[in-house]
Amino acid sequence: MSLRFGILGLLSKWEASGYDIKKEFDDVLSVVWHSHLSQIYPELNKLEKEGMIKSKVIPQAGKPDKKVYAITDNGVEALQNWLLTPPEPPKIKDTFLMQTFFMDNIPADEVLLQLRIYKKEREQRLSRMKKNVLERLKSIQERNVMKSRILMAFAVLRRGLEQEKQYIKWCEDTIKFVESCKYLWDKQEEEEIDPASNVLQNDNSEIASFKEVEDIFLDYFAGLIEEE
Amino acid sequence: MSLRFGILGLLSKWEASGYDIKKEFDDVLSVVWHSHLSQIYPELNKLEKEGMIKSKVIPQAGKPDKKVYAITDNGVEALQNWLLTPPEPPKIKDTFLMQTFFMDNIPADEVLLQLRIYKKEREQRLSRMKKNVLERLKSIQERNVMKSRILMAFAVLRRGLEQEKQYIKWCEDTIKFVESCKYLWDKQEEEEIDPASNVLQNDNSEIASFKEVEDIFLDYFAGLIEEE
DNA sequence: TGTAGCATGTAATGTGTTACATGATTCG
DNA sequence: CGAATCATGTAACACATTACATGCTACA
Repeated sequence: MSLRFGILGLLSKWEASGYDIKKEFDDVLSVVWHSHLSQIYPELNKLEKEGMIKSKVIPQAGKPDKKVYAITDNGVEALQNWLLTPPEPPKIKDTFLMQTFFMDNIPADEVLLQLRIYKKEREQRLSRMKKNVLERLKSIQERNVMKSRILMAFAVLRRGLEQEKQYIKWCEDTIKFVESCKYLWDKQEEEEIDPASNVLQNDNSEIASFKEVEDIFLDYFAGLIEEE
Repeated sequence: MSLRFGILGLLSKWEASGYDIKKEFDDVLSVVWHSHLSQIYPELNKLEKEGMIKSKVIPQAGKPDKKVYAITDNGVEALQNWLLTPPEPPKIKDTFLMQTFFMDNIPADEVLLQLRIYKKEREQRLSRMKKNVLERLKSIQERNVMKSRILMAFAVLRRGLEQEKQYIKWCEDTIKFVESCKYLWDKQEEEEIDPASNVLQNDNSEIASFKEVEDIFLDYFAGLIEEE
């Protein structure tokens, strides 16, 4: 349901073709949304049938014809209504976090490897974003213009940068955390199997481990729980 | 593709019914993933056909029968392979951030209202999460046990808490940012319409605005760009 | 000469959501 | 007495992804 409004939003800024819209989704809006051309084209046709946008075909030299869309008054109205509607709570789907949740099923060294690989990927994402933001920042400083449009775009970009930075930080902290608790991966599942026969073993090794880990644990959580 | 592994992951911890799995998704895993019963039940049947899990029906007094699933060796193997596979880059879909991106299309006061409403919703989410985490923390402290399983679960919970906190912080900063640049919403679109006829107006009001906003702008971005 | 970019689409498949269907028990 | 919880599912629909189809230009 949001894709159509993403398209309307972009067309509220400039006239564009499906191809242009796709590029914009991949570029600035990659922090926020993503879509495929095969979804954009049918949506554009639908929006045109509904009178939200109108198109004109522009022939180009040495390139295929371009179908350029412009938003209509109906389209602007629909967009504004959507902007005044609070969104339903976000439906997070973070594959890596889900994997992390279940990583007690693989050896600690593999856990550390996966965390390091993922961290690197996020770092690359961040540096690409940074480059992009700096270019945009330079361009507006040269043009010497400031508008609400630019303001909101940068607010979103800032959120994107923050998110990447904090995810990377989390990876780092979690790597350290796993490193210092590595030994927990080796000794598996004593208590559940036969609680009676290994009370002593539990009372020694398990509690010892717990005391050892407690500090690390509380340190890892520092600043997240105490204040309320 | 990840739902099946979420189910396998949960069944690697304990035996559970579709209904139990759904509750777990809504509870701890809500930070990470979400799913509907009407998607879980068919997936369970599919996984059983593929030999990843096996079921037994447990009759209950005063309650409907329960179909409890347990993971098989094949299931564990599939889960471990998935855990060793780095995920494709996350496909973010943040409706509110997309709305924010286009909010130059509504009055500044409405922008502020939407930001405040959304901030409040996130604050409620955070306090629910905090309550949940504190309960879990208390329970493991009482049980005096520490395992890799618990460790990874808490790592994920920490990420969830962090994310909420930072989103709320972003809302606050952006509210202040918009408040101090409010006047930008009133004067609209001079340059594009007729660049020739209003050069003077541009060179006065627009540049003046720019100088005024520049400090606020750089302040809003402080700490995000400079280091590289 | 083949890969990437420009440009627009359809078809098939996969994933996710809402609605429908059933039925007992418990709590306010 | 109505709503919520427990419990399992199917069917219809909406949304998303991959594969297929076409064709021209620029560049290495």
